[in-house]
Amino acid sequence: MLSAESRLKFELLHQDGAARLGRIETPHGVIDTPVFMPVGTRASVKSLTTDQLQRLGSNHSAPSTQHTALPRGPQIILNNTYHLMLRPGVDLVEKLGGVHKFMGWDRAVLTDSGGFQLFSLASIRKIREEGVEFRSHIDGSPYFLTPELSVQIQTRMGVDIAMAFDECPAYGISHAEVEKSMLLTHRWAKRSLSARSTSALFGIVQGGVHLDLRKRSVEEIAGLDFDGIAIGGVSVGEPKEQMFEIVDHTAPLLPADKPRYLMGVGTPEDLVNGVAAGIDMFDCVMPTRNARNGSLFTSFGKIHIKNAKYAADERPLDPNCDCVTCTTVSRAYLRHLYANDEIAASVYNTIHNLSFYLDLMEAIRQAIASNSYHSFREGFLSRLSSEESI
RNA sequence: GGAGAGUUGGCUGAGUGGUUAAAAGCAGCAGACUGUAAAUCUGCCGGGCAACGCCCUACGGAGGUUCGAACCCUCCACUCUCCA
Repeated sequence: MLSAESRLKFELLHQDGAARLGRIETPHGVIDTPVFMPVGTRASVKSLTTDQLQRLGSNHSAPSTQHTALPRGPQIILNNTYHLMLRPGVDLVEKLGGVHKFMGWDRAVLTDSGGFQLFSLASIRKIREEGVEFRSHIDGSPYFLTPELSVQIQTRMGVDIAMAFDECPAYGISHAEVEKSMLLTHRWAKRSLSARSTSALFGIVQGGVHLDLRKRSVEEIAGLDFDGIAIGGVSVGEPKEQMFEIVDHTAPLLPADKPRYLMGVGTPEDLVNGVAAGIDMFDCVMPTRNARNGSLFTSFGKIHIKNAKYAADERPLDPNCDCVTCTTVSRAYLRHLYANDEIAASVYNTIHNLSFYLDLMEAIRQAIASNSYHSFREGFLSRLSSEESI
């Protein structure tokens, strides 16, 4: 176990082009990178029990550096400060021994600072220099969140990695407005850092779609003593090409000796491209939310399980996947569960989508390790565009 | 046997002279979802076509009144309730 003193240790093991193979050590275990972190906003990865979460994935998704009794499942998940602050509240989580104990999860946890909620809950918050006043989306009661408070809350909940409190600007606002927002994020970054104690803390680069601002933001954030650097403010509505442009431009500017985290991204394709740009960490609600909405990722593209054509389809969802879902039930059964609003539909679908993501990340790691990432990526992207319907 | 109520698109169910191919919900079909206010949201949903418009068919059946009827009248069929 890592001492509280060092908080987090990152090792860059290998590089294939810009793609990086790495290893992060946290007080709750090792994380092999590139990594995808399932989102568990309210200390719950929606529709899964913690036990189911730990058993996710296929046999071949076992992280290469981990050969213990628990070969499956993610090595880290993400929780959210804002949501846990409202319910059940920091005091309670702390009193009950922290988020890990609270949810029965002994691997790493990263929390978002609540910064994203400045964007997603824009209508019920007011931003000031000092911090942000939220109206709870649950009961309308007021809450005030500052950079210091956010980091303190994350620390008190006992997370392995806390995020700096930032402002995630909406897509479509002016260069001047993005710059103003970015400068606020920079000032908040320093204040967040001043509140760091036992949890590792990542800084967040902003700057919207403006490459000059992105560069300035990297210079500022990378100049501070963060334990890792994130690219934020992406996938907020901008065209996909623009997102790749930002990532391709920004990632190489980041320090090589710290983990690089692309926040909120993305589709399987986005992950593959992000890794090629040198990203080490990702998180996204996509696999879990899409699962609940019947949209499933497979090795040959996306499947809408509610489609009539699967009504009598006896095949496994993805014959190339050996997750619990794909090895035990048919597409016809999955469609039936979904069509009838059975809770098991969400469970099976989430198990598969997350397993697919974990498998993909393991395949990515292996490709980097064997110096074949370029061809791996080419093959992956061409398979997606092959329009092979099944 | 008597009295009353009713019959609307796959289902439930609005509508009682024109703006009605007919509200709404459900079902059905398809799509979206990127640091989760999401088990959510959106579109289509009688048929046909040289289809941003036109033509057929349609509100139990058949007639009728009217410029015009799902809506008014007559008869018929069926369903339900109450009284014998």
